[in-house]
Amino acid sequence: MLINALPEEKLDPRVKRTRQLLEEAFSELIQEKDFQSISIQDITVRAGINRATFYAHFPDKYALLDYKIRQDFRAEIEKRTLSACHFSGENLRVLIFAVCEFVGTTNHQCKSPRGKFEPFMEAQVKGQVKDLLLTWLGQMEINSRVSPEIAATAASWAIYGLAQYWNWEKERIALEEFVEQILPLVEAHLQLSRV
Amino acid sequence: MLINALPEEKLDPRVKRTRQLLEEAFSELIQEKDFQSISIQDITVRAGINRATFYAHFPDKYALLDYKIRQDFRAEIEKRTLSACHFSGENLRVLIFAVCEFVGTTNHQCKSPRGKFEPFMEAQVKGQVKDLLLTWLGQMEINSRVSPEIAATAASWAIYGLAQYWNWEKERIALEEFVEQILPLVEAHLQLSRV
DNA sequence: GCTCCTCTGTTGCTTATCCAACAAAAATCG
DNA sequence: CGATTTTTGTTGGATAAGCAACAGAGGAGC
Repeated sequence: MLINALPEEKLDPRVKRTRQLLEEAFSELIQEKDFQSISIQDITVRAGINRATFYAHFPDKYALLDYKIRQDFRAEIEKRTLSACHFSGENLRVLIFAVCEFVGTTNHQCKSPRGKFEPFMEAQVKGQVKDLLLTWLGQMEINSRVSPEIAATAASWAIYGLAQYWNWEKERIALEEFVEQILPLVEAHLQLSRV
Repeated sequence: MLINALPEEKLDPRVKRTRQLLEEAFSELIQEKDFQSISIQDITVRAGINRATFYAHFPDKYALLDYKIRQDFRAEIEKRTLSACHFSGENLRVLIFAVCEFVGTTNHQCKSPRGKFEPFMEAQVKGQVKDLLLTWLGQMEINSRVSPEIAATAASWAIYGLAQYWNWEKERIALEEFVEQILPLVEAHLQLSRV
């Protein structure tokens, strides 16, 4: 049994079930106590899954955290139907909005100190944002001095960084306003790789 | 893999999971459509369980219906902490109350015509009521002309019959009042087997 | 009557999960 | 610090669940 990350579709029903149960149990626990103090036993007992089975899916609890964040962010993207979209200023705005809110709520509903799992969130979110942007750019005529890779990388880092910045602020301006401000900035990254 | 009915406790987690999923799926379906028109495929697809696995647990959908009713009525008894009780007028009243309500709500939340699965409910409920009464009687000093078996049988039939009668009435009196009326009747059955 | 289709049980084989046991790492306590 | 307990990964063998295929029963429509 492998941990094949991306194609979550045609999967053995047992595998789907097991992962979902583990994820749900983990979700509950992460809201109750600090991430560090959650043992693998805690998770498997609550999920009703054998401990050995856990290791058949994830090497450790960090991998499960990673998996969960990926799933959550994916769901967020799906919910806003961004994955099936094309590039546009409006869609970009929605994307930035989604990232800001995701970082905020995820940070908020976890009992752990921020520094402990923000790195995981950062990696996942940046990665997926970059992939999404690449898809968008790939659908367009490209003729530029900057490769899509470079542009998407820069934009994804910028978006995440700004989302984190906004969420850390003590006195935050309205999210709508904030996004309005940074939208042209991010757009510039991408425009450079367009015709 | 066997269908060992009674000891639901120390059971393979996989078995517990599978049965619960089947039961949940069946619960949903029974509220949506007629029992006859529910196929085993419907159930297994909704539950995310392989069809062959169904047959490893139940010979047919009637057995699942039976199982579900048993589980539900058990839960009802547990909820009212009757299973851990002794015989008393008050507990008997609660038991009759429970049967009346159970018959009513179960009949109500199923789309099927009454005649189709009431026999199943009847068998299950009467059986469990009888078992419970036997337990109660067994805890007491017995010295009578009537064996506990006979007394419990009579009482369980009477209770179920009256519960059904009450639920079929067009103009029903308050359940409390009804139970009050029949309590002495049922009690008489049981008293005959006591000291 | 006939065909077409769905549902039903059942089968052999594959795969995922369970379980008990283990040694080693890590945490806890005095 | 050492001693005890918990947690961690890992293993081999047992068992449940998945899957594809099958023949047969029943229904719908022609």
